[in-house]
Amino acid sequence: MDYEKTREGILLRDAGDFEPEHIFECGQCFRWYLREDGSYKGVAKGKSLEVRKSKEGILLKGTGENDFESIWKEYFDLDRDYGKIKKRLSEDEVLEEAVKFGYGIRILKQDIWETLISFIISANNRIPRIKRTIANLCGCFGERLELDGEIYFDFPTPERIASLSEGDIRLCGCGFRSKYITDTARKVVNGEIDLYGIENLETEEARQKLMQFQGVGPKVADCILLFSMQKFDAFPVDVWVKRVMEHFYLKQDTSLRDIQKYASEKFGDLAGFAQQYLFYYIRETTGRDFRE
DNA sequence: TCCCAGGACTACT
DNA sequence: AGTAGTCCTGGG
Repeated sequence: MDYEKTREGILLRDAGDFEPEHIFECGQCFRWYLREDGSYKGVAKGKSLEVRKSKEGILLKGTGENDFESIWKEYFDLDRDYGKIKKRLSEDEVLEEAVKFGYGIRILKQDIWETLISFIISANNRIPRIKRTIANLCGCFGERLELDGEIYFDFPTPERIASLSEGDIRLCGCGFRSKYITDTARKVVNGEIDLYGIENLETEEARQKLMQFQGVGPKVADCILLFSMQKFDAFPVDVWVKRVMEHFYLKQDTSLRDIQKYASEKFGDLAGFAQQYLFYYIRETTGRDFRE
């Protein structure tokens, strides 16, 4: 993707496949917030950033060329041609509609540890509370950072979480997931599971490895594979995706496992992209939870 | 008051 | 192998 350095940050000029609202509201991330003026602000990889639309394109405000090259380019998956992906998916008429609706979606490459904990928290939970809980964890236990006089907090490290009690975690609103979080941190810190090595495994093997963490089942594992490891053949099936798949394709009540199997056969190496377009489509058109 | 939510775990057949 | 019951929390 073409970009240019400006006084304010980095400007993405040809940004047809980059729509901040689609990217940040399609269910893959929890630390980006819509502001009054329509821009988004978030923290990732220990840096804060503002993403703003303008006449000329997408402005990544608050970053220079170095951070752009080393962090944001990969984070926003900017080297991938989403036009090509959308074209292939649009051969299916349901997806043609979903892609038209969520035309600016991109799948982020987020930090693996942060994604692991975030989606453990997502189990049987609502998005506003997931966001609040994660914000609590960061505010209480994340490193305090400062940029241009603004204070923000990084996601807490595995070491920090491992040093806490289940009760400390619970105070942030993690509920019954608290023990999963402390246990997960412990397994990462003591080397029982090589978290960052999982990325190098083939998808199915990586999925099995992730499910060795307590609180990580098939759906959460697929979210981690897709949103932090670029395993695009992963297809997370939550209640929304179940609804949309049954409605448009299967025409009957189907188990989560069978839905995933159906999707990976139908969409193959693009399953993860298909999931995002479908999820965003069904949620925004039939039942988005606006309570923040 | 009761109900349920972007699932996973446990305890059963 | 497949499936109910249960789980923190808080907004409707």
